[in-house]
Amino acid sequence: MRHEYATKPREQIAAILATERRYLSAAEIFERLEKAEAGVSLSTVYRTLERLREKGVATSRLDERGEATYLACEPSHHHHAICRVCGGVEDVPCEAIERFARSLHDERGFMLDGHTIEFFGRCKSCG
Amino acid sequence: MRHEYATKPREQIAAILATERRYLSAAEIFERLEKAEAGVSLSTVYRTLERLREKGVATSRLDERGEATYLACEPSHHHHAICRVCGGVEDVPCEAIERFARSLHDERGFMLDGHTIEFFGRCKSCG
DNA sequence: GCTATATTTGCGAACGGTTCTCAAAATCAT
DNA sequence: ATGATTTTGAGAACCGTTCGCAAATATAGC
Ligand SMILES: [Zn+2]
Ligand SMILES: [Zn+2]
Ligand SMILES: [Zn+2]
Ligand SMILES: [Zn+2]
Repeated sequence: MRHEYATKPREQIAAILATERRYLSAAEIFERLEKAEAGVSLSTVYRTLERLREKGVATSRLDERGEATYLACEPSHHHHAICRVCGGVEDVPCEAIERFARSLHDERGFMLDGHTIEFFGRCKSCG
Repeated sequence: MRHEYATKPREQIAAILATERRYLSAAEIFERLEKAEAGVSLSTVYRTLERLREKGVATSRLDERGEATYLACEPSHHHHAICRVCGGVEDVPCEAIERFARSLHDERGFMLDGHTIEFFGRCKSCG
């Protein structure tokens, strides 16, 4: 029988992710667990993050240095505006891009089936 | 005195990049140099690629695995459509995004100062 | 050409994030 | 509680990238 065990490490990692509206690296999450003396290993952090991503509960992105970072995020198609100051992430609907995408095919014969977009700047509170 | 030396390794690496309209990793470029028995080291490949990027002659992107890849590319602002089959890259002007960007500020107070976009699909010849 | 000086190179070691291995620990059904 | 199954922690292994440094190369001046 194939079962999923509900464990303390998984709860703790999911909880950290759920309370942050920013992308966090495995190392950052591990640090917080250490401060809380949770006794959770870095390996488990990696495994759990990957698991959350597969379940569609989180997204990941690579930061400038190529380090993987994770964010609790709905699976519906949308994009992110990331604040350069506080790191805060805002969801942004797709709309316009879809239309733009269509013209790619009409004008160049490029059959679009996916895209990634990220916006950068300063959020409302960071001016 | 600060000078730039024109060397064979640099010419060879720039030449490989110039003839490929796809993103190439340092390892791929190194392989080609090995086949040509150019006797160029991997370190030099890394250093030269970084140098070309700084000069604005090439762009880089991280592939799915986080590996850095490079493409000879004009510095003017535009985006890329990448073919999932052949890896070919087509330049795509920005246009619509700029307009969309403006609404981000008007509607949410997000002060946009940059964005990254990548399109994926199949190019004209890959159907 | 040759020499002197500054730059670049190759090699190998070091680095950092991620993945893997595997025995011990935790979870769950009975 | 017992046993089958899943998960975990610790550390080694992995892999792309960066570094350190002596040897090689490119340029400027002669
Ligand atoms: Zn989101
Ligand atoms: Zn902010
Ligand atoms: Zn381009
Ligand atoms: Zn193609």
